[in-house]
Amino acid sequence: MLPQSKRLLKMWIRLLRVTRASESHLREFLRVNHDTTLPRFDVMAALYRRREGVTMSDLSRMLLVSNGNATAVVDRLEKDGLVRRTQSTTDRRTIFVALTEAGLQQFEVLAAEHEREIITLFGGLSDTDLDTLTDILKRMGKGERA
Amino acid sequence: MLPQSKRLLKMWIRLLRVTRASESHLREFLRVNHDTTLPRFDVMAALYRRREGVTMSDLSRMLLVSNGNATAVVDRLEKDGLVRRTQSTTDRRTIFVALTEAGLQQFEVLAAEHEREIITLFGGLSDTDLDTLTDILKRMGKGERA
DNA sequence: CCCTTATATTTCAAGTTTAAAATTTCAGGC
DNA sequence: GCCTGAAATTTTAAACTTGAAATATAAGGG
Repeated sequence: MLPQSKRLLKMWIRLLRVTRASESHLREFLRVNHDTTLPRFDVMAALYRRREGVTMSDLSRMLLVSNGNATAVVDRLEKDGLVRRTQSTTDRRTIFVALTEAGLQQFEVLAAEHEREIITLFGGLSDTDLDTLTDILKRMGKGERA
Repeated sequence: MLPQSKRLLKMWIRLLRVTRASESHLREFLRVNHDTTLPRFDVMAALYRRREGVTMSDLSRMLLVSNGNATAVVDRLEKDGLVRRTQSTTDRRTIFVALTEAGLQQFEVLAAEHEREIITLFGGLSDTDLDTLTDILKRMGKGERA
């Protein structure tokens, strides 16, 4: 039996490969079928989830990306009219971002098809698999905060 | 109980978050302690694994990145003297990449500390967890090829 | 030998990503 | 009111990443 560290390493590499391959599949799907990208989709999904609007800081925290990154993607979405920025009235540093009507409509189409792609990718998992995996992932999330 | 597609979606988002947070942790570790980056580490790890040398195509396939991407990272590593390119004698299109002596030495230090970081991140998992997770990840890998 | 097709790599433009610096605003202590 | 430090956002430079186009070479059929 390999030492634990080597087994962890192998698992991590496998995890990375599955994630990267899946991301690659979704990227390709978004590009070919909807002429958009994964970062754009991620931002729109976050804004859809919090329909009332999100600050830039919250957005980058939700997506685990840097502030500057969020700024860049939101800039492009705003240029395309899919997203709107609004200044806070109580704190002039804060800016709220939200989907426009056009953004909302586009995202609802995107989300439905994205969900189908997820089934293509992971539909082979049983209910038990899902429960087990979710449980393990939850515990893996703790390690970063140690 | 949520429909399967929603449960898959939740799992996928959780998987993505764990992976991104862990990558972020490792990136920070490599930057602060070793003044290097994750893509550079990944390339060096692939070359360490196949000490005899790898073609550019093999390299991008191993890392699941585009050809152009592999070229760019190898360019930078080559400029720093950590990696060497050699033309194939039998096929003039093919180029082999390998670690230099300096690259090999640097990587062995990097790898040992990287392994410790992996323990920090995931050491909380039991042997059973690891077996279960590996098994599920193997099956998840199948979906992409459907 | 020529032509076509396929393979290996690089180049290129555009977009993504990060970390750090700069800007603006806020909040609290004095 | 003023100062200081913190917070929210943008800007910047450099690296990374992609997909497509360009280049060079190989392989096989006629």
